[in-house]
Amino acid sequence: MLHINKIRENQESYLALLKIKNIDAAKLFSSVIAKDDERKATQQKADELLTKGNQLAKQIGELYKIGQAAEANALKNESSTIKESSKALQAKQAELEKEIQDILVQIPNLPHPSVPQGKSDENNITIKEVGPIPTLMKGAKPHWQLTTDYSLIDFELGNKITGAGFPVYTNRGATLQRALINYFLDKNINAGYTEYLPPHLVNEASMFGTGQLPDKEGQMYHSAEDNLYLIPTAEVPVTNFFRDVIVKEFPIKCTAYTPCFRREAGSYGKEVRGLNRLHQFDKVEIVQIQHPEKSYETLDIMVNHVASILDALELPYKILQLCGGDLSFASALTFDFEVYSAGQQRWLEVSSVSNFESYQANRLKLRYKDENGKIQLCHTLNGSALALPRIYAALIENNQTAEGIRIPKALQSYTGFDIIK
RNA sequence: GGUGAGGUGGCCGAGUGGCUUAAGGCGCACGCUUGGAAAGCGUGUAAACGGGAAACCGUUUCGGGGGUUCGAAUCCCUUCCUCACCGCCA
Repeated sequence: MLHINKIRENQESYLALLKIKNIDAAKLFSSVIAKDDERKATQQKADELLTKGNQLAKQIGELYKIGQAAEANALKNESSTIKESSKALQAKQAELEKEIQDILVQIPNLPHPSVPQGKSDENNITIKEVGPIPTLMKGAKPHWQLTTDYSLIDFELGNKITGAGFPVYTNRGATLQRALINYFLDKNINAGYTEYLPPHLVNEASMFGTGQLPDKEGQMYHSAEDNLYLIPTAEVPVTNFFRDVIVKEFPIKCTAYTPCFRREAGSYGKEVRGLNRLHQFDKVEIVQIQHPEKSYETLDIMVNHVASILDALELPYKILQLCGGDLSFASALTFDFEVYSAGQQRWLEVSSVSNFESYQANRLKLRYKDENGKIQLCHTLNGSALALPRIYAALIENNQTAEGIRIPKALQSYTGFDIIK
């Protein structure tokens, strides 16, 4: 959420930046500022009345104390009238605040000035490409075939007990999954992140804090009876640890493995085949809370960290800078990672590393005290390091040989085997 | 699920309608003291919004919401959460 006062001060430049995201916010800005003007005027009137009311109450108390009940009673009427009108004003103020809030949550974060204009993912810019693209043997298969042939994943069994998009990992397939989770966590811990294992259900306030509510209501699984939501990413519980917190030291670095639950309403076709898109999947997330002056430096460090994991796994990948049109609502700058999955000859998104600047922090009330003792908003960043299913798909597709599926060196101590036959 | 006790500034904790502008303690910061430190003494120590160049002032906030009252941390209703014991259970 953008801050209303910042919008006031920087209207023109903000409008120009939002154009990069293909958003024309001129009307929203003018209406939100008008409402805010009204809010201020209302508050001033209400405050005046309340001051008077407080003074009267005090006077009445003092009159009673010295036994002048008649004089005290005479003041009660006035006090009651003031009470009524101040209540009305406070109600109006609350209503205006809600209206302002409702507008502000509709305005996306400003993109970083370096973000290229663009309509869709076709306009993203490839920053780096790391090869080589593997040449597979004749008759190479996509992962959904391999997982069946080698008994790694039972999609049918998942269909039976839950439904499509809920695979059951079996035997060495399950071991490989577990190995990847541990490998990613260890990599992150070695890079200075603190590991957390958070709850997988969160309350409504947390979903508001990171912005899943109100706009993505339909994308999440919801337990109505307890009003709890299944998390779509570890970002939600972990970032919300710091809701309403005034942090003392930077940076804060967290990593967490969680399953992620997404309804993915409206997805279909080859996009969802096999492991490409699931309703439940595993992911290891990294989150940082940083001082505003250091957040872009940190973003680079996080991008390099994710790249180093892919290097170690010997996967071909490319790093993309998202254009305005593809940038998420809350993000100012995002780098996506895609790995090449040779069996289906496709690039698959496996990580998205973003700087949200103060956008989430404003919602979360996540702040620090600057050198002058003034309260300021922190910057938040997060990224996947990494999302499992597509890494899994690329790993087994790219490493398939006539003898079996080879496990990259870095993972062997985690799996306990170097080939799946 | 049942019964009971609670939720008060960063923390502990007092507070049964006006003397609370939330006591007292701990912690933290600054100062005095000291060769230096500790102790001691003193001062200060929340956030949001509004007004103001600033100093500062006003309003709101004692889990959340609503009510009674001229006046609520305190009384009433409601809701959430925590703890203890019991029941069930990995």
